[in-house]
Amino acid sequence: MPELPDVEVARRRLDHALRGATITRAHSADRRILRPKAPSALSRATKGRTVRDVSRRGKWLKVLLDDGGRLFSHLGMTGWWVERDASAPTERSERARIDVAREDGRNASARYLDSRRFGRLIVADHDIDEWSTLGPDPLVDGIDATALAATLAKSRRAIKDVIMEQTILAGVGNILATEALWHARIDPRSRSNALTRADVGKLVRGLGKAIGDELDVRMTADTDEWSDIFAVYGHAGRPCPRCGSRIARVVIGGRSTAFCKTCQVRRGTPAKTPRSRSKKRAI
DNA sequence: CGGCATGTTGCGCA
DNA sequence: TTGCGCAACATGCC
Repeated sequence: MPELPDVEVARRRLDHALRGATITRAHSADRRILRPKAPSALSRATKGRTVRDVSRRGKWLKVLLDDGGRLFSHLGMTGWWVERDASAPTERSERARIDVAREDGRNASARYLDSRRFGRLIVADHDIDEWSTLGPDPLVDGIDATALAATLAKSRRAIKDVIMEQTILAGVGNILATEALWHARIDPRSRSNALTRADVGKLVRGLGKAIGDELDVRMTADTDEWSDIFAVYGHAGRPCPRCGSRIARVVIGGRSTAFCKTCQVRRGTPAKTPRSRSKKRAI
């Protein structure tokens, strides 16, 4: 369940399980997820080490060890960390585990679950490029609206596409982008460089609202179950919660995008509409 | 059975 | 060079 708020929840959970504890055993033999692919890579780099802290930037997690070693985790599409007792059985889709001995005497175990295996677990002794090249994280760094406006002015692409670019804003995925643009009343097809300074201000507030709302729900829920609290994401064909118009669906950058044609304003020229093929009108 | 899914990368074309 | 479109990855759910 990987977008910024979900990854932040995973970070807090991993931090709770691992920080200050000594790793007694670590294992993953999944050659699709683990880097380097050698099954011994995770264990060799982490066994006997103490966890300094767990941090996050965008959708990446970083476990920092006492010897400077690091473990980076990206959840892909279906990745997730859970905390268990070290004696708990292996569970469905479990791809990795990190067992620790804690000072409180508890033997905890962090388990990485990932059915589709699009996630990554990268062992390194330095920060990897995927981490270092990330743009500002809305929670860790905050969003500087003026700086963002300057960046957005450089591209003619659809605004939704641009804010999902991890080097521009770290952690914004399809759900957050869709929801934030609805909050900001901006049509996701708008050209990035056509937004006004006021639009960017609204977008920044929209992102904050979308992230905050989602984080609140994830933190107060006593389950990892998926809950649909969205205004428009996944709601194509249903009424807009704000104005009642029917929510439309388009594809931007290959990703399904829901929005309200009535209360979300379009900026810039309709990006060239090459072919208006009479594709099936879904819904 | 077909369609779709919270992410990322890489290729080909205009 | 920029901007897209699309396939691929692998699995589950409706």
